Amino acid sequence: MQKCSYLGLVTETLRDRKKRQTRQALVRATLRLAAEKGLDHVTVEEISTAADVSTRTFFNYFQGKDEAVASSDPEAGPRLRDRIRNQPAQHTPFEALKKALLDEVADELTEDRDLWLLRKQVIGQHPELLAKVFASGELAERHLVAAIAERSGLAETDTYPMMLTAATGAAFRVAMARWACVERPLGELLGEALDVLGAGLSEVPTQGGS
Amino acid sequence: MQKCSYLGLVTETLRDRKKRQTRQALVRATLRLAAEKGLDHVTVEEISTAADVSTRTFFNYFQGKDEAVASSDPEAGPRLRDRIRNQPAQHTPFEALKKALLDEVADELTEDRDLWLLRKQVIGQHPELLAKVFASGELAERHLVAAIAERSGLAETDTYPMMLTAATGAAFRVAMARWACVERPLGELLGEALDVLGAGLSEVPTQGGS
DNA sequence: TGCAAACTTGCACGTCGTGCAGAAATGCTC
DNA sequence: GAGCATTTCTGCACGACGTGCAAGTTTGCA
Repeated sequence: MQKCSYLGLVTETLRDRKKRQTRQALVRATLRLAAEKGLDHVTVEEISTAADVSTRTFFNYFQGKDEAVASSDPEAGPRLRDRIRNQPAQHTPFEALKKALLDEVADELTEDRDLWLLRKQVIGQHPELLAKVFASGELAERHLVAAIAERSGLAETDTYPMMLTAATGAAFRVAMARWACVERPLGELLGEALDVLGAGLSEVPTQGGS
Repeated sequence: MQKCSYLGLVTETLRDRKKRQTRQALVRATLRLAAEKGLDHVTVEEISTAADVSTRTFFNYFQGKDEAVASSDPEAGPRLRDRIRNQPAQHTPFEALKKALLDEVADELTEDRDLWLLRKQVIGQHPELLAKVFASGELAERHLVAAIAERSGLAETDTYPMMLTAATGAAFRVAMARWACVERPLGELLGEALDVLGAGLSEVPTQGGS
């Protein structure tokens, strides 16, 4: 797909840029309309009109409304994988994943703050979507499993890499669920959830975790 | 809904029994046909015909085919909650949850072995369904969160109960994903996943977890 | 400039999922 | 067991969903 590259720096063609723009326009339109009227009362036709493309094109990008709300970025998986690889070698897989995820969230939040705020609003209205988000594999679990397996010297089919990845996804879900209700920054909530996880769940945390 | 009961032992009325039968017939038909032809190539009409009810009735029980595959038992949530409550008081919340879940799975497997085998087959063909299973909240997370909160003396909105529940759901998902591929009993895989979780994910398990 | 590849669009078609209202089955009381 | 309230089933209608297909348009590249 990418033909032009130089030292890992990929030049984005006009076509690629337009695709990203269309995708983002669709996501934005979906979130805006859903936040306004509730996702169920928005038709794909409305969304497409708002984004200035045909209905058919919407379905070229997403399988349905749900997916437009959830999967904002198809490159998140590979990017996260690279973030993990770039963590210092002395970090345990868990530390590396935690750091990578927090960095990713921080960057993402400063980059597309408006989108995330809309998302927060929509999720507040439709908690069941949260689960679907991860259902469609937003975290691109395979990339993560691969990166963790690599770093831990285990196979991708071993329990540990899969479990760490899945549990991290769970932490993310918990963080977002709380984020939609509480007035606290997402990064903080995510860090807290991951800490509870890393402490092992065997013992009840004595201190807060409120 | 239940009018007749005696000392907590609920007498099931004819109506209730028929509902359960219809529900089970629909689930069974869905799984059988899906295992045979692939879920996408089965229509609700086929399923309904196979289960000997009208199409409309199918939608009285489930929102769609996915749900019929996933949510086998609406009472699993409360039942699991009670199992947790019945665990010895000296158990930590994690231990209690683990024991309760393993018991539940064991009972469920001996009870409806054929259904689970079909499920295994269908999930093997449609891994994306696995995530949707938990998306629709099969584990009835709220009941679990409540039970854990109760046992740990924390609020339902605290991080720990939510995180423990979500992580357990993740463990279950991992176990099922592996179960669909590997030739090992589900209970064993689930126990393994939970152990990895309970050990804390900070350290890579030295031994197996293969 | 011109060709190939990728993207968009409209159309058709079958399926999905729900509201509604009447028919049928069940529970309960007398 | 007769009668009434409640619950469940069913058929119908209707709008929305999601995809295959073929033609039109845009972009990449030589």
